Amino acid sequence: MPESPSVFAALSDPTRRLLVEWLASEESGTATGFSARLAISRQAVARHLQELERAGLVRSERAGRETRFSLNAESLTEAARWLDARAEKWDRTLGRLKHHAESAPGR
Amino acid sequence: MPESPSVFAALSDPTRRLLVEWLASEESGTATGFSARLAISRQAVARHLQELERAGLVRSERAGRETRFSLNAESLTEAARWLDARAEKWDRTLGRLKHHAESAPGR
DNA sequence: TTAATACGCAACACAAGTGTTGCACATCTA
DNA sequence: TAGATGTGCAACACTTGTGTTGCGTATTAA
Repeated sequence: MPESPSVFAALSDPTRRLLVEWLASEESGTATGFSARLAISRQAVARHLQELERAGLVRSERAGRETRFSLNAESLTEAARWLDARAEKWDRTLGRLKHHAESAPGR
Repeated sequence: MPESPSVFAALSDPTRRLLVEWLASEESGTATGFSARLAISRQAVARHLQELERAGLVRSERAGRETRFSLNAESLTEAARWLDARAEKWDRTLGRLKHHAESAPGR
């Protein structure tokens, strides 16, 4: 079941979206490193990264005394397909309507 | 600025995702109609639809004494592209790494 | 006109989310 | 070994989010 449930919840927070942006272009990073440019505490960032990981958007790997996080692009693509599938379904729904009502609607 | 900010926040709630699913295949619906199959009050559903509309995922139109909501597929596609763009950026980031470290990494 | 249906707005209650601080532990560096 | 750096966990405070109920108003049907 290729569903994308909590992914949207994970992306609902602006800070987490920013982290995703950074991780998309920086290959990996740590909670401490990100917190240095975020005006919020390290612990807050750590919890955001934890939430992203829980949603499958990010992977973590312990390297010595630091925990490095990296993006999981597949989950992003999966979520994108979830959205596209609904958009397509909507188009099919509209198509079915045109068959029933051939006359142009108001406007 | 083709950004998709609050769209993810709107999709973070399970009930709202369900409403999106329904609206994708039913062309339009009302708060009262949806609440009949949701175990939550009409007002709760109305607020969910309002939030979806605020995010641009849904349009509303007053028809007599009822307000009919319909899906806005474009915003779904737009959000999907936001995700795809980050996934692609990640792939480019990885590609750049391969150039720097030609030797196969561990595993 | 009267009754029923569909809304919208506002006040409340309660759960969930986000951020902080404090503290203990592991891991590099000197 | 000793100090600095990087984490993780837990307790708290405060803001948001989600759902309810109550009430007034507009539109449709009898």
